[in-house]
Amino acid sequence: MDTSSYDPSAFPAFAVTVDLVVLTVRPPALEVLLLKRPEAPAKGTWALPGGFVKPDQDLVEAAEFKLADKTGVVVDRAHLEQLQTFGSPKRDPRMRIVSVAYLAMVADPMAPELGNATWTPVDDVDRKALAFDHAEILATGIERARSKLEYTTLGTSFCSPEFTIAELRSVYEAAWGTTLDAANFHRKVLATDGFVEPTGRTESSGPGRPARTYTAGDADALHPAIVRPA
Amino acid sequence: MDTSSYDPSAFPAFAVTVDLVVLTVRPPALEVLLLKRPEAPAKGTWALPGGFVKPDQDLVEAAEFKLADKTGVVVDRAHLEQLQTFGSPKRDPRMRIVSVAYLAMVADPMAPELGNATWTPVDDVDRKALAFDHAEILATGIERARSKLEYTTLGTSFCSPEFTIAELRSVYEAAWGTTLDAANFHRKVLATDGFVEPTGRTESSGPGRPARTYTAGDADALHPAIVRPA
DNA sequence: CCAAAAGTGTTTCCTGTACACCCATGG
DNA sequence: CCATGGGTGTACAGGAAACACTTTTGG
Repeated sequence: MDTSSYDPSAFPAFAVTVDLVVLTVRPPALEVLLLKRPEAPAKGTWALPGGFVKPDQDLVEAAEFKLADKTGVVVDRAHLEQLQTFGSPKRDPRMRIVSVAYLAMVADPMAPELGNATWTPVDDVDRKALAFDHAEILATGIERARSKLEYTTLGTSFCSPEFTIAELRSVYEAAWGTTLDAANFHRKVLATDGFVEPTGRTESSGPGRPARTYTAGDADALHPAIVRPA
Repeated sequence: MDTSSYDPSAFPAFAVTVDLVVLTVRPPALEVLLLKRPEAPAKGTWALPGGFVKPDQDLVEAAEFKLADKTGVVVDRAHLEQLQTFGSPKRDPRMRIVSVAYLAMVADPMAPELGNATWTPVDDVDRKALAFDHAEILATGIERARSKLEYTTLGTSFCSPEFTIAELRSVYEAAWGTTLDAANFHRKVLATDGFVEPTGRTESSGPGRPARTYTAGDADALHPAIVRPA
């Protein structure tokens, strides 16, 4: 069998979509981007951003495109990774749709509310009210994000281009709903190669000693877990 | 738009497949199940087991079916998890195919060679010779398996129903290509809740004190990393 | 009795954690 | 000069790693 003798009707046809769990941190909460669906099915209910993959489009490309489309986030300043694929036969009433979910971590975006889009603290999301199986996708995304914070240096992708250690710490505190020892956190971050790079500058907000600022390091490097109290 | 007004031709059609990275441990090697493709495309080259998903079949079901089909492994005695989805437009010459890859961990199966299937040590696989993008899928699967061994109690899924601590240790040693301190490994496993359950029986092979046997514990529980020497 | 493998004890070292303390700024 | 947050020093506790040692079998 070669290309010319291939018969497409021999194989079942699926629609393929990407859905995005776009997370950001706006202290003290971890928040997710939700869109109000403008059309059926599930018109008017909240849903994750997403859409159909084009015939010649790579999956990541499709995800990047949707991300830029909905948030205006420049892709190289965000972390984007494949999350999981959801393909239950009954997940969409229209037809058989397989959805490849992506997880995006972005720094606090300018526009809190843009039209029918909204940032919602993940603990405030009414899971019953989400369209399709998006509650499950969201839960998977949050779990992945929390666990990745523990083992990688990805916390920096939630921060502005230039940030202080305290700002980085607030990311972890928001994501986990805990408080961390500032002193130990400081040391731990600086001791981890490739986590942050010093800028040589400082930044002051209100009283107190000005904080040195940093940029994200080069590493997706694994590191011993950032202190996570029981 | 409701179901009756839906127009399938408005959305691009994809084929969806599952591909399986089926791993086992046959000391001292971590091995993968490969099949010689019986038909075009890539006829005669080695490939991962897999196939098209049926229109009303869930993705996991499809993976379970293929696993039972190719290995005869009873599914409840194996670990099966979704790995990653591969969907580059060019990955198959015939048409646009999105493949959902699964990782299976099975205990040493009876039949080493069954027809055109073979178990191959992962370090001996000729990656250039694998069909499609299966080298990439395989690499992802191996990496995932190694990392899961480190943080979970899944090592037991590579063992026979009733096993000794030494047998479990050989799993880790095979997967990582290291040797572990038997004494410390022993303590660590027993100290982790839900890792193994004692049977009360013992087992002897050759000289030396007989070893107590255990069955797999109930937990996918995370645990501090099993000792992995630098 | 000897070799071999299972399993236990013990010491050493390192790292996480808590918390006291010093530093630098705004008001 | 005082309150506030940044940053450093330090002492203690718990766990990992190395390895000596005891136990229980087959030959």
